[in-house]
Amino acid sequence: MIITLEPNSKMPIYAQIVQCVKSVVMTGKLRAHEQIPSVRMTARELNINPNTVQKAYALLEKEGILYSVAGKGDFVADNAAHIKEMRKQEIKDLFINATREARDSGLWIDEIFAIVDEAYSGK
Amino acid sequence: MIITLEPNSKMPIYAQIVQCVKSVVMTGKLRAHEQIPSVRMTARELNINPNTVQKAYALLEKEGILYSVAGKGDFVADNAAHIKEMRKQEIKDLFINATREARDSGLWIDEIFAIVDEAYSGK
DNA sequence: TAAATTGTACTATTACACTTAATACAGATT
DNA sequence: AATCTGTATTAAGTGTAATAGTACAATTTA
Repeated sequence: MIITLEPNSKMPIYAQIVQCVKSVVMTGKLRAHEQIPSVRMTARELNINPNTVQKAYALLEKEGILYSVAGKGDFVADNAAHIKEMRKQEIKDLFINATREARDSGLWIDEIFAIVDEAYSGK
Repeated sequence: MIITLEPNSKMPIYAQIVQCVKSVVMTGKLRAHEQIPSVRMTARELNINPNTVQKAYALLEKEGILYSVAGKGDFVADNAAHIKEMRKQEIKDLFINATREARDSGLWIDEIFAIVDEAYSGK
């Protein structure tokens, strides 16, 4: 099963699907022009409504990660590099936000470095 | 004005207030047993509904960061150290999560340090 | 050719979170 | 006495998430 969900997550299902597909594409589990499980197929496997999957796929297509062919299905787009850059920017925003909160809370930058260092080398 | 909001933020207003008060307490702008602006006062200054402020204050009281005295107001609790540890752990989790995603996406730790460094000194 | 599968587009409904609004009450301050 | 404080209640409006059902055109498959 390519797409998986975490029932405990507070993230909306459609957002989990979006993130999952991005990871699958980035890590090369699915390459350019390979087919991704259909809307109905995925909905059946995950026990969710097809509309929820469709929403995720529509977003992914809007971001240029998938492209759709009527009657055939959805396929991985041919711009993995672009996707990687986008993902990088998303992660950058995560750190920018976390750093701002940390600074506002009185943490020194050395404390942040220590946390990151431990998390990076750790499990 | 002790409590401020970011209109662009997607965070709920009550959550922004909670976070803001935590920062104010952690950085020592308000010390133990000092009074925090009243529910109605804050609501007036921020142009929001008193109920929204009340919700934030109730949460802060539940977490032991504030305590209320009927007819007088809300005050900073006497466990700043504990609060600081709690908030620190929250921020730590932010960085741990971000770092994990970053590493999985192929970012080097030096890149992360650069991002943090810029965000910390930058605007 | 006929059946099944594909993406896509609707509409309707349910549920929940966030926010505003308008009161009301009891305690404390001025 | 008037004004402030926190607290509680009910109601309404808004937006998002998710489910449900239906329909249509294009493609694949048997």
